[in-house]
Amino acid sequence: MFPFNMQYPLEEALGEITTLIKSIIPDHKHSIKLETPPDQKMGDIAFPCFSLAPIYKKNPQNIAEDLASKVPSNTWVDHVKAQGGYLNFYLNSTKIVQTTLNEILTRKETYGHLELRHQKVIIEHTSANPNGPLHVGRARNPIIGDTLVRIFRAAGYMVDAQYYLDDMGKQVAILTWGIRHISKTEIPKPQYDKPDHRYVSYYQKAHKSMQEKHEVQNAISTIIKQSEKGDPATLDQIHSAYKPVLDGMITSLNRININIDSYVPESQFVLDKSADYVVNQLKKTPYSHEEDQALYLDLKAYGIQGRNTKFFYLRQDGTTLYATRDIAYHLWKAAHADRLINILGEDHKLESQQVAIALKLLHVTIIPEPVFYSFVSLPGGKMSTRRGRVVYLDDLIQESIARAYDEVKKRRGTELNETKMQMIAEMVGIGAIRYNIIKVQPEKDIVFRWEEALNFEGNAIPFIQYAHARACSILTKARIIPKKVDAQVVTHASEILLLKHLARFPITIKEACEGCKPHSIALYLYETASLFNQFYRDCPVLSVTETHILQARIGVVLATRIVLANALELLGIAAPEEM
RNA sequence: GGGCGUGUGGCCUAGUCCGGAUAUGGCACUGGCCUUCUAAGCCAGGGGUCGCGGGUUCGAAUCCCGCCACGUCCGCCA
Repeated sequence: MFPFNMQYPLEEALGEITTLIKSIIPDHKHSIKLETPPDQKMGDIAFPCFSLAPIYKKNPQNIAEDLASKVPSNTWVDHVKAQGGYLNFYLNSTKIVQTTLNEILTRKETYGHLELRHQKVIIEHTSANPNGPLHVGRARNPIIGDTLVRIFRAAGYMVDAQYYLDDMGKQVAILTWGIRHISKTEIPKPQYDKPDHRYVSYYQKAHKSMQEKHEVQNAISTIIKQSEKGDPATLDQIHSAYKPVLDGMITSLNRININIDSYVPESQFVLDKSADYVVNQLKKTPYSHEEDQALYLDLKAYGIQGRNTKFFYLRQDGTTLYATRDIAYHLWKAAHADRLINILGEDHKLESQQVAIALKLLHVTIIPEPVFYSFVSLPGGKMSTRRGRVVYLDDLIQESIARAYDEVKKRRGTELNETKMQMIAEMVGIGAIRYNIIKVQPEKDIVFRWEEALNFEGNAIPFIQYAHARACSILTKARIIPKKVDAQVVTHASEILLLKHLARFPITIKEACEGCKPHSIALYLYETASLFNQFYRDCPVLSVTETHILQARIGVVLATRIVLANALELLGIAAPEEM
């Protein structure tokens, strides 16, 4: 699709500057580190000279001045300036504007995407127990996961989004018992007419009975034991119990534009004996020990500290544990991909570490790279499904769309018809949910507050979608879309600032992918929308009479619209043409 | 008790990996801008011991050590 040595303009410019610096300080051993100056007036790219000072026994400013006089002529740099110990490069604006506009207008929806890598990555996310509806705490997982799926695809990887389905644990066993033993008449009418909401009451009631009655507890234990032995009839019962619940959860995920490619049931690794294989292999390692016929790995040597250096992988009764099966799952994943990413709650940190060590002991080289996110709590404390202290994802979806609808009606009620207002409300409401979650880095813990989750002001999704709609409005009215744009007439400071920012999009994708930092896309989007609004204020488009300036400005608007749409796509958020 | 993570104006947040120029932006607050491409917009203003204390460095929000607060984990649970 792209030429092999494809490079975006800004990368090319950075490459040239690195070469230039190397040519004027040939004995510089370290890699050339370039920075972005804090102010546009100080140039586009900066090279700090402080580390050279002890080598040349001169002060940094003198070195910068000296280097400035030696920079040879080249294609990207307009001029250089020595300032405060930095050698600052000012790029040729026309060139960066021209090449960036050309790239965007040619590549359109693939602008920003990186070269194909022919590498497969499995991103495991969500993997929630299918025993009831998703709540907003868990919703952080699919949103981070799906955004990373989109970012990795844009970065050139082949991605398989996987959901690891726990079909043999306590939770689904309780659900299964409940559905088979509790009468429909005992179940209250659910808040939403969805199977996950309908069936969660069976789980809740069964959980209560289990705590009250020994025979219920025994019955549930039997289900667990049978499933761990791979008993087909039991697994079948469990499957028919959780399947509708899972379908309900998937409906909610689809509603917020999340799609999972494969569902991998945990039982698979018991049935195909790979969990047994894991046990047999671990048994042979020098770290394996026995305690009352149960087996564990002693992880002291691997830096695991505290009371728990024993990592049990086989029970006294010879059955495997969740973690053992998880190791088998990762063995399987490692055989099917070049890289593995796992989106996990911070409570899985220890288990993740234990699995990674076990995989190394089994000589697996493709070790999962975990992305941990912190918990979402409510102002009064933790969320708890059983105590009813939860906000469901479905609650959030409903509220968000309703609130968005009120806003559209308030602003455009007299101009737009009902269908259109509902479509816009859907796009804004869903976008708000995804944006407000993804814009903060995963490791910060979140206290859920409605006013923040439904934030529609300032750094929020309507601001960005509105910028996109504004661009669309101009483009619709302009009617003619120029094929070629003359960058010579793109001279206003706001235009140049905007274009230089659009040039950064590919680098932003690259960095977001390399660091698994989905929130940086949200930040980039906000800055793009903000710069577009400044352009909108300073540079009228449709009223321009000179044809080539008119065409150039339409080109700038179109390019911005494309980048906004592409970045929104990375976040799984709709780009409305009108709002 | 131990491990891991987080701590940035009243509230939320970027920057922390890889140390650099007056610490990013939003909410709220004060004032201004709609006969001109959608004001879900723009402009200006006030507001900061970057949790605390040491250290390394020409230079620390960023690195090192100690402490404090919050989250999370430390089951033959998942």
